[in-house]
Amino acid sequence: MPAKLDDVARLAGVSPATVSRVLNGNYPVAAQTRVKVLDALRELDYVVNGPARALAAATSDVIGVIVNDVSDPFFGIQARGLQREAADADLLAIICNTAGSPADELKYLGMLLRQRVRGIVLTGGAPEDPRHQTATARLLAQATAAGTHVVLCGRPAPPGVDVPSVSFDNEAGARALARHVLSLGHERIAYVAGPPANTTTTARHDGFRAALAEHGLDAAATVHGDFSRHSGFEAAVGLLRGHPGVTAIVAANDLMALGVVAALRRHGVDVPGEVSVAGFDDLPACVDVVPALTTVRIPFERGVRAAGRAAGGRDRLAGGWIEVELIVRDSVARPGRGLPAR
Amino acid sequence: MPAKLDDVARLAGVSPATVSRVLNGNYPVAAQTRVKVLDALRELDYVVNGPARALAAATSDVIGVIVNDVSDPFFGIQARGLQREAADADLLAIICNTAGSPADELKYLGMLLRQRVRGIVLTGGAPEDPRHQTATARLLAQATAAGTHVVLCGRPAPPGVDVPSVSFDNEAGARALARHVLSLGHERIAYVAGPPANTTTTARHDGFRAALAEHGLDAAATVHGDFSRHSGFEAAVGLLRGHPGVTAIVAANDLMALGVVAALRRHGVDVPGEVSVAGFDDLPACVDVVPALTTVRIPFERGVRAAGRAAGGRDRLAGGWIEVELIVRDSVARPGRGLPAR
DNA sequence: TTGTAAGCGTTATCAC
DNA sequence: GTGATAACGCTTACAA
Repeated sequence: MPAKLDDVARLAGVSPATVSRVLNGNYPVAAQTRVKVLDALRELDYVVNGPARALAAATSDVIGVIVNDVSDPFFGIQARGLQREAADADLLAIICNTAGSPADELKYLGMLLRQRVRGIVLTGGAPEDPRHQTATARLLAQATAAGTHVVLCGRPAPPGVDVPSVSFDNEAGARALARHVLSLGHERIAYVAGPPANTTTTARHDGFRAALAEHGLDAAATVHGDFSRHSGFEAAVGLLRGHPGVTAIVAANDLMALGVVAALRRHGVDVPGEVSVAGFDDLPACVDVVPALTTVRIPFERGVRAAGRAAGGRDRLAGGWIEVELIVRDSVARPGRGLPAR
Repeated sequence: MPAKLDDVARLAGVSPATVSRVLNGNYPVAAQTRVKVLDALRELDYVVNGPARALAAATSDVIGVIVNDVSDPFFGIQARGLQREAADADLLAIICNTAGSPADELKYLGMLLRQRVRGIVLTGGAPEDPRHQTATARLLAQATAAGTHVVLCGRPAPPGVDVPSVSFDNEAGARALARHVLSLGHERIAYVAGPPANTTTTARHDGFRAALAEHGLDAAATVHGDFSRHSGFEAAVGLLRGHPGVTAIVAANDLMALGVVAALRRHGVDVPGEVSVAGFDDLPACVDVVPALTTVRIPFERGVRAAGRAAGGRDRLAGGWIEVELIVRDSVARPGRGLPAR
């Protein structure tokens, strides 16, 4: 239905090739023919057919971004940065939400492959299941073999695949955070971990445990959530009815920490007077809570932009580490009376 | 580089047409040839070439979503719902952030048009500039003429274009909220509006003013933000140095309300003891703030899903209104001492 | 500087 | 059931 190159060519009295050339500006065109063509283009409201161009030129104007959940600010912010960087290169960004499902991750990788996207940014912690890893590795290898620029953001490359990765130092961050909590004198500390078998979960958990081990301590309790606010709430409810005396709860991310704070408040436990709470990520919401959340910031602005450029094929990306930063606010204080006996 | 239909056909000893048929399952194929083909497909790690298919079949596997900012939970949640609905139909979702810029909106519409996406969901308030409206109208008309399913979400259709629209009753919500504030006895109420010349801004502002008018009142002050937290903060700072005695601040959305609360807290003004604050949208963060934010909820779950299905071409959407709901929490109380004289 | 024509990898219409 | 063979709308040598 819409006008095509031939229509424009006919109206302008030139060949389709010429129209293509003024469109792409990659070949010299006489000034006067150019204006004729331009007029015809406008006259017909011509819009390039992307798929046709992609097929002929073997290159697409789209990059793919895979995240856990765009509505989680942690990923939403990354998605926005990636999309913006894509737009700067006149590319569009397909965004996929896996909701943490390894199967969805593979499914979306496949869908992006068949769109022949120019690049793929895979964000968030990776499932640790070896079968999933090899499956991912295969797809990523296939992608790079096809000339797709693959970039990892916040996860290590699966063994055997050589793709650049922007990594966050989760372990160091968790260690710094735990040390901060310990330095205030806490000894009975509970940990709300992320979903099992996930690289981010493991890195943060390891850092936490390492810090405790330095003091000859172990977690007073460990419970797994799924990084959602709701799961943090549930986790805290669980701790409330089984772990009296816990004076601090460290969550693997801010969303869960927010859930913890809400649960404690609901049960009349004062934060940080009775129990201290800490998170990870430094979401914008951290400063709006009372008490403001002590957490770890991942300044990924620059890294995300570099990832976006690399996915668009504008830069080679060597990959690298993003150092994280302990953010001390008000939700962690000296040990209080701890979780009440129920 | 990747295997194509011909390669598979050759390996399976059949014609490309047959391979295409087993791939699409839209024509009968003998059981045994089917398995030969399936084997060959697997053997070669075949992946359909999306652009080629889109060109030949004149239909794409992608929908486009235009939002203000995915990292704003209000849009992030909508984006997630739309993407999810797309995925259910085996479609991918391109997500575009306009950051409220009308020019970007047009730019992205154009880019989506040339991708020949199957559908487009345009979310958020629309710029009221007539020139922009006619420009939008043209593009939307072009899209529907090309068979693209256009759906509006949270904005009215520009004059002259007949596309379904899922609308939120912003005006009624704002009126209900303002009435609630008034009912507690407030008389000096400031309003933090959204960006000028935007349909959402206008609808909410109108509702607010209508309620005040019912009491023969007018806003004690009106200042415009851009729906961001930061702009809310700035707005409150402005009010603090020029409008003593204001006992309530109503913001056009939650993000700005959060900024207002933060600014008041920073200046030692107690909420709601001295000044009441209200928002709009009912973001998840509303319950984490202290005091929990009184606001208006837009239960758009269902509407967003319907919009997603319509964009994917699975349903015709008649369009309709989503009723909003006043959510009374703790940030609005009886009038206190008001903003201090500086 | 411009035109001709051969692809690009599918789908779809015919025949067989 | 299956195989040729045109499209689909564009890019890009290759000629002119």
